[in-house]
This record gives sequence, C-alpha cells and structure tokens, in this order.
Amino acid sequence: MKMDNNSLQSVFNALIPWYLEFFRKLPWRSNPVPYQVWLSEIVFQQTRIEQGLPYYHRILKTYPDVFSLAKAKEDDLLRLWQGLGYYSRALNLHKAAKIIIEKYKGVFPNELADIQSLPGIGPYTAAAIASIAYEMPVAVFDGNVRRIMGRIFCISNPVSKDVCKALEEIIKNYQPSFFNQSMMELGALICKPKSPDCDCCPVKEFCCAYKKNTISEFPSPKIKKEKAKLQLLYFKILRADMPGKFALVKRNRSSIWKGLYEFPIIEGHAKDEIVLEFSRKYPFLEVIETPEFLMQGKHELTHKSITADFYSIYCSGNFPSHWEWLDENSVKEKGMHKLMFEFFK
DNA sequence: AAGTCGGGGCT
DNA sequence: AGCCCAGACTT
Repeated sequence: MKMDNNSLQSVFNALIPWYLEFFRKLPWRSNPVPYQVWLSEIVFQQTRIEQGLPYYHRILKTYPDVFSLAKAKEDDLLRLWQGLGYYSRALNLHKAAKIIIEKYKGVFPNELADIQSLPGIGPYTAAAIASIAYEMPVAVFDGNVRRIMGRIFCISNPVSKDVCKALEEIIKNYQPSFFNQSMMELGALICKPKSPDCDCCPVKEFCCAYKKNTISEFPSPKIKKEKAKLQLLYFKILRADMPGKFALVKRNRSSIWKGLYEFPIIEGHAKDEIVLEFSRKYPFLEVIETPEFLMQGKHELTHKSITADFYSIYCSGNFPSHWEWLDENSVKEKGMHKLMFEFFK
C-alpha cells in the first residue's frame, strides 16, 4: 500500500479506538501534568516501562515538582537513578530543572522550540511532551514509529523523516496525545521488535509486511560491531587510622557512569604486578601489605564487555582530599554503577 | 554520520 | 549469546 494521507488515516481510524480500549493506565496518562510527562519521557528513553516504572515513582515522590528537583543534590538524584543506566539523563534532567526555574519562572515551557532547547530533550522527547502535555499536533518519530511504519508500508531501513512529515500532516485530524501514544502502545504491546502478535493487531488489514508475510524482514538487521573489552582494577583502600572505612571517588562526566561513585580505579589491563601498577597510579600512597584479591565481577553492556578485579589494599600517605571515606553502611547512600553495588550485596 | 552511553528482558 | 528498547549528545 502506498503511503498517502488516505491510507495513513485508515490506519489511525483503526488504531486510535484500539488504543483507547487497551492502553495501559500509566500514571502520567490520566492527568498529564507537564512536569510528570517530562519526567516519564526522560526515564523511559531506551528503557522498558516495567524496568523504569519503580524509578519513575521514586523520583516523583522525592521530587514532586520542578522546584524540588532543581534544589536536589546531584548525588541524591544519581542515587535514585542508580541501576537505570544512561546517567547523563539524570544530570541533564537536573540541569533542565534549574533552567526552568531561572528562565521560565518554574513553569514548564509550552512552545516546542523552548521545550527542545532544554538539556536532554531532543526531537522525539520534545514532540512527545508537546503532544501529550499540551495536545500540540507534533508527530513523534522514535523506534516504535520507524518499526511500525516500516512494516505497514514495507519500507526498508532506514525509514526516513519523510514518514514523520506525512504523520505531521494528519495528526491535526486527531487528538495528538492519542495519535502519538497509539503508536507507542502498539509498538510495546503488539508490533514488538521480535515475534509481534499480528493476530491481535488492529491494523493488520493495512499492513504490507503482514500481508506479504515478511514481518521478520522489518526492521532490517543492523551491522554488528565487535564489542570492546574493558579490564578494570578496583581497590578497596584501607587505612589503619580509619578502621572499617574505605575510599570512594566520584567519576567525572567525560565517559561512562557519569557522576557515580566507585573505588579508586586503574583502567586497562594490568601489565605488571598489581602493587607496581598501583604505585604508578597512586605515587602519593605507600602500600603497607600485599593486596588481597577479593572477587571478580563481569558486566555486559551493549557496546562493552567489562571484567573488573577487586582488591583490598592497606595504605598510608597523603590521601587526596576528594576521596570520600565510607563504611559498609554509609556506602549504600552513594549512587554506584552495577559492578560496584553488586560488590556490596 | 558515526560513536558513545546502561541495564534488563526476550528470543 | 545476541538483539533492542518512549534517544540525546559528542565528535
């Protein structure tokens, strides 16, 4: 079927009634407060609803409005975000909250350009917030839309932005929040990436890939790349004058796990003895005892395969002032990445 | 345009 | 073990 306004409208005439009958009663849907819609869109970027929902509730309970979020301590927000991944989202959320206070007097902006100018809000999220919170006729263009439109019209990847333009033309004939969310919901419940439930699909009669029985060809598979291997050495650094305590360091914002806490680290393969490597990285410390191997942690990310060896090591010397000395109890208040909080479990 | 950034669930 | 998800930002 050719993609024109008529065929697209046929799809949505069937899809939206299905959405209104079967949509999940997600918390920001019954009363789309802009702040809550924004929070939901950030939390659920690249994240499944079931995985993100507990985080959404905890964050909203702790920071019920943009004022409390803007006043939040970054470390507290990161602690709430712990385990959710893509930690830039939390930092940008925080940054945007401060901008909303200063530049918009605490009122979430209601113009598309202003919304998209906020940190962490790109084309997709801006369109989602504008349509769901303000019923602005702006079509979202995300993984779901690309997959669904690719299948319905048998468009080989990449599904171009022209599709988005076509959706922009007809969204004004519908309620924008229903229009956009109907595609997200179909993508999540029926038109899933793997083994979609075509039998239950409200728009199968319009679906080119369904009729040709070529659903599995859409979207076409991506070119896979070699996963980089990353070897980490972590040191639980102990000192005689602070029994039971160890050092934690906040990661910088230049790479992975931005702003989260971890043991002092050596990145890359250990080429020499552990103590030699350690002394080279931390020349201001004196190693008092032979380091003790504690455990090995393995962690698979989308683009990295990580192995981390944990050692405990007794030291004295001039410890950096930005190192924080914690114990088994207080460490649980720090936001850490999975390798670290698994260590303390 | 390509690379980077997490973690979990499904296949 | 591989794939992908309510993408954005950096280079």
